[in-house]
Amino acid sequence: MGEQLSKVYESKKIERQANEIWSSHPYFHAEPPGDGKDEKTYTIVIPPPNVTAPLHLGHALNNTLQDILIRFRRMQNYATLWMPGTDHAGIATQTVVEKQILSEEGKRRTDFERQEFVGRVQAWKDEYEARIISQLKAMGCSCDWQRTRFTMDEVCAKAVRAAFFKLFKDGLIYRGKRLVNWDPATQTVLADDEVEHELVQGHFWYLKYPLVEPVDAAGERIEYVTVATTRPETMLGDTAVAMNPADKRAEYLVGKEVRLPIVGRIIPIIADEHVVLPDAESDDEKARFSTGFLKVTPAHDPDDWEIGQRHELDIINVMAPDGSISDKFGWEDANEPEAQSLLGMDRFEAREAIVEWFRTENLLEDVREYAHEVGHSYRSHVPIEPYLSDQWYIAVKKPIEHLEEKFGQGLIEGTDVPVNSLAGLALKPLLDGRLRFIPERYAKTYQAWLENLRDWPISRQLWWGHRIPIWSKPAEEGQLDGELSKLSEKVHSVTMDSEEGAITYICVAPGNEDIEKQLEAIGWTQDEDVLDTWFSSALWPFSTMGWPDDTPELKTFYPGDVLCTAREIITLWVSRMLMMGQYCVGDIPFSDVYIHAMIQDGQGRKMSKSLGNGIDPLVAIDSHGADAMRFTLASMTTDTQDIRMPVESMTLPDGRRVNTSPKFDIGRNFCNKLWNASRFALMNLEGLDPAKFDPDKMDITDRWILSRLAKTISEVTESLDNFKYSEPLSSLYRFFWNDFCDWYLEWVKPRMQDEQKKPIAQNVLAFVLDQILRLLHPFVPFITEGIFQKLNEIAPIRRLKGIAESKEAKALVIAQWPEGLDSMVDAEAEEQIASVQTVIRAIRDVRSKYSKQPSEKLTASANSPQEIAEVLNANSGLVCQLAGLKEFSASHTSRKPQNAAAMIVDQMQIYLHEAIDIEAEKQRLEKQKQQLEKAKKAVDAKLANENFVSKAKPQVVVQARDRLAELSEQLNTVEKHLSEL
RNA sequence: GGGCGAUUAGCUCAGUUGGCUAGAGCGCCUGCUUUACACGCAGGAAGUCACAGGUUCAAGUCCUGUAUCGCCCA
Repeated sequence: MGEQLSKVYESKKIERQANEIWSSHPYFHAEPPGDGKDEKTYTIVIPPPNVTAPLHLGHALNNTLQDILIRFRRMQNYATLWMPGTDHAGIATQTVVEKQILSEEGKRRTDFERQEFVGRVQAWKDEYEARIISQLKAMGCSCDWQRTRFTMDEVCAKAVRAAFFKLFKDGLIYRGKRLVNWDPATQTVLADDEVEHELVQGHFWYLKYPLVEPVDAAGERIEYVTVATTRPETMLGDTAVAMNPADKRAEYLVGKEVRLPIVGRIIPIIADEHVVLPDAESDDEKARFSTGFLKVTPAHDPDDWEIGQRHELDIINVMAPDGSISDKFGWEDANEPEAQSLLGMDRFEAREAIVEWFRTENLLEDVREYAHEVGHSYRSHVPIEPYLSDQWYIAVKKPIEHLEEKFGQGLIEGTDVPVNSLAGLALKPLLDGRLRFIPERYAKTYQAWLENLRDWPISRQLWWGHRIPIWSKPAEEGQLDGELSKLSEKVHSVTMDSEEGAITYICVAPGNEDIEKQLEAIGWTQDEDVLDTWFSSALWPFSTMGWPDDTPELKTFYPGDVLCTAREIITLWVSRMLMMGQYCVGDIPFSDVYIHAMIQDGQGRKMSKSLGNGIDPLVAIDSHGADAMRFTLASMTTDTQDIRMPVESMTLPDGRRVNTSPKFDIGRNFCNKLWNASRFALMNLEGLDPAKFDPDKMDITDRWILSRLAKTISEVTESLDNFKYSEPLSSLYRFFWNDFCDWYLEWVKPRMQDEQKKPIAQNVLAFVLDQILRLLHPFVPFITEGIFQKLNEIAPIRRLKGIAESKEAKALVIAQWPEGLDSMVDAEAEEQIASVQTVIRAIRDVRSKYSKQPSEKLTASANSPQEIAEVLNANSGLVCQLAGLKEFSASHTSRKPQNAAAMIVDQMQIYLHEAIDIEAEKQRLEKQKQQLEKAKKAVDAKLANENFVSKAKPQVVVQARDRLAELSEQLNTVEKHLSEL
């Protein structure tokens, strides 16, 4: 016989004990079946957290939800794999390490050799990877830890090299000079989705550009045109002024030239429909601010770039990569002293200087306030500079010939996306219904993104990441010698034109270090840049399983089932996993994408370091327990896109002042209740004998709780099947707290004192507790595992002979999920107990209103239809016990005794004897009378409406009539009692 | 500018295909050392379902518009 549960629930202790059990057995490990038999599998790959920083509450939510699914499916006997790992997060991690080194040692990245610096980032990664894994374990995540991967480890690196080689060979990777989103602070290119748009209070400056030759038109002499710009510093790179051909002035101005101030460059006035016509009255803000003349700077603005392409304009880049004005990167006519004086200035300094110059020269016509969105780097937070630069791209809309057979060809209807292009590979499964978003609305985000996708720039000017596996040499000397050119399986080369002449690029397949060395020995140099982090993340669902090798893991667990992430990741990551999964492995990596809410603070603001309103999951675990945190997070997870989590500062027992949330009380209170109810149950389970169970001897409360249990099982299972989290928890909360604790446990108490009844009650109690623990386990794994272990000691066999059996298990984590108890649903028992509860509640209400001491045993009776009266009489013991009565009886002929308080509920009148307080009674009945009158009036009106009676569903009309009858009856009774007072 | 969402009790949120007498937890009020639990028990008060129209016998639920807030994309 085991020891009982300790008197107090200590989350720390329970968590430690459960972790010991789980870590000393291979419960979380998924092994592909060796004998090739077809097992049902369930796979989730973790969205690998960045090694930049420890996990925050958003991660806690993300991983709690995944763990709930994983534990649920594991208990349903799926071969369940939850693949864990972390992401190197190129730019983010490099940036934090750079900052740290700068603040602690005053050194910059460039003060180090590349290898040395990468070593420093590696050390950071090692530390944070370990912290992250231990955080996940502290939260109870049941990942297959021995498979833990990192996006830059050997296995993942091989996949990156293999995928890159394949793409390169298929001609999907190319080098291009384009305007990119340039971050001058970190000096790297960013993808479109790494740019954050922020509303900035700025200005429109109106600059006058003098015409080379003044124009006479409509009796007016025009000496200059005025352009409006928010970025005056880019004027140094202007190569045209554009106007809309529909502009009246176009006919005499297009074809003329202006002399660009400061620079002295002569540039043409051209016509382009892109230019917005000025209209002071327009709803379009751009039209209100427009002068009709647009300065065109192809090297510094994406729209201008397009115009430049259309009109074959010169492209003059006037900035250095750090955002300062420079004549070293394409600007050749910076001859004037004014222009010379600007060189070396930062872009914002230059802006001021240029505006000031125009002002001094009387060429500044106006300055107007203008609020507009400006792209900022999501890492350094400085404004993005559109910048001309050579980068590697992946062609996302290029048809891939050899995939025609598998995926078809031609455009996807209504789009310009070829079905056998990368974008098409990702889009088609959604349109075919093979890929599903939950909630559904997020499918739109995904679809719109793919339909409008531009080629993906994949090179990053960083040191931390997967180095681009391309070696190059000028073409004339870059002919591959005979030996290398024969290795078409291992190398692929392409020659491309560039400003510096044709260059040959050669990509080497993974595992050929000897070839790489050979190449370098004869003068080939490897690209300095690294790949966008998302390139390796895109491969995560299969790189972690050993692709490109045809591993048993890949065969068994790919494709996976669900990806669980936040909405900001849909474009960045989900779309790319789909592309690469289809392209590399030939199938989508998962069929369901579950998008969960973002956690905000109590005021609806994002949690952030700078606001100091974040909550560390480990702190929440310290303050409330891991189960409590999980319970609260899951219970707040509905289909909404945000979760508000009020943040409060508190002092922990160890003296730390930390942020946590009173919301976690919900979970903690629940765990405490679960602990105590279980403790009470276990105290009563000593000596349990399954052989003494006889289904015919169960009483109505047994049948009732089993019926409620059966319903709860199907509700919870169905909810989890549909990615609901709050819903199953409220079912469980209601069942466990309101049915099991408030009623069943109370009613079971006296039976435990009765040697005849005890064995039956014990068996039912043990069984129900067992099932509750199983159902709750995915949500609150630690406490349920702890209690389950005790239950195994004290009541090792939970079996209701002839009805149900709970299959034994050494640990709850691998116990079987409850199912197949539908036969225990008992509508009659539920209805009868509902009547009993109604009577008890009514009596308690009046007792409370009339301030009857709980200890005072009273007498009560009831008048009701005979069939209800019989039920009440049969269960008068239950009524007496919980309503504090010494005697209770019911009949359809009962009358109200003298000095009794009367309650009218449903079809019953309940009389509490010797409890009258005339004044209070009057007040109470008057109030009920008013309520009844109001309700009756509403139903009367409804039934008086012919349209209602003729058009509403018959069943609804019947309902209304029944309701009216009941209300009339109740009203009569109330009036009768009132008149008797 | 385009798209998505939110607005229900003091707070945080449920509310499936219209049938509602609108629910829960927290908070609030009253009472309770009822030997599992005060992180508890029993009872109670509290809502013009953002606003304005419309569809319908019937609208928190469907449609249109407005306002406020939030997010994503350009």
